[in-house]
Amino acid sequence: MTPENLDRERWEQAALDALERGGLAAVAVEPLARELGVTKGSFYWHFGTRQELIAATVARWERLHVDGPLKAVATIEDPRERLLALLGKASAKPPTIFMRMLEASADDATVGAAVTRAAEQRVAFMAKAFGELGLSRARARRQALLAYSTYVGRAHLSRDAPELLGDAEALAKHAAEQLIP
Amino acid sequence: MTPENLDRERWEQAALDALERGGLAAVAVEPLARELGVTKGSFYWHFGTRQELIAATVARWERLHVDGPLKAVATIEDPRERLLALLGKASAKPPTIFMRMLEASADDATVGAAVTRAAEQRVAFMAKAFGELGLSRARARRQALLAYSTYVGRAHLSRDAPELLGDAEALAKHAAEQLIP
DNA sequence: GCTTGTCAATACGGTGCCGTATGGTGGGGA
DNA sequence: TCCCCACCATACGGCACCGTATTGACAAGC
Repeated sequence: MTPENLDRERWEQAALDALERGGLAAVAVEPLARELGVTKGSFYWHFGTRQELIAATVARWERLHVDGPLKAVATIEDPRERLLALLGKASAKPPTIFMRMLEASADDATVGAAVTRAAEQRVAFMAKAFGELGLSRARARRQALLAYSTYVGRAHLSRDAPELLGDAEALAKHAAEQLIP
Repeated sequence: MTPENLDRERWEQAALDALERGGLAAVAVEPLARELGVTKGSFYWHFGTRQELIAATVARWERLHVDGPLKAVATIEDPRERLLALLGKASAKPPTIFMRMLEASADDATVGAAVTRAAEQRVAFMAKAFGELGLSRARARRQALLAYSTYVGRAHLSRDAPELLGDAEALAKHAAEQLIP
């Protein structure tokens, strides 16, 4: 079980880093090859095409940045604390990779599907918590959609207008007070 | 004063349409030339470089989609109605061009500056309205940031997860109830 | 020691875009 | 009438990327 394909792993991790730095356009074969100190010959052995690398990168993002965090906070039993923990992650470290995913969402079907899934999972997660707090099914869903909207908006502001945003944590607290019953 | 440069105008409008359809990458000289039924020879007579077209497109967007709407609703004296009118625009017609601007914000300085200005103007506009509703200066600012965040988030959802969003207007109403005192 | 399989380098053709250089054309003023 | 100039076409070189084809290095196992 030693990493039989550790080099493929290197490509995938480099691709995820490139995505964060330069967007999906930076997930390109030749630039990554230069960065890794190899040539395309390596790439096209491990992968069939660039789209395959993109798919792997997207899957990696979903594992590390969607499923992971959700699973992590799921252990908190108190729904209020659970929501606070989740919303707090947004202000702690601005989700730059997520912004990159949003950027590519409309132009790449693989990315688009992943972004949609992420939204569904996160909203469902929060809706469940709001339900545990006593809200009706429909109201919990709306509240979750609203909370998720603030998450996305805050991610945008922290990247494109940080001085305007000011203290992200303070705003997150302010938002939580208004959104969590 | 007849449009001495009506053809340049055509280029700019085509560029804005292309931005909406395909993002900033679609604001490209040769594709637009094909679409307009001319050649690059035309373009490089009216413009010096592609960046110049991008700058013109961004300026056009700011006029038509930022300053315009703000100026339009500014005539409403009741601050509550003013806020409702502004937030309502988001759900009526999902702001697809704005999403395209967000996409390019991190990679193009011109777009980035415009997006930042748009955020500042809109937040300032709403903060003023919240102030008129009796909120303190700091609280009004936070509330405006929160409201703008929901705007951005809803724009994202309406594009990337419309079925999840459901009725955008209903959510906008729900949001307004919670955010407007 | 020779084959076989894994991995990567080299070299090539193809595509789509930017920007330049230069040549045409048609209509309005002298 | 002729010329000029705004306006556009043609044609070119350059760049950055994708994907393929071919060859090479190196280790394991028989």
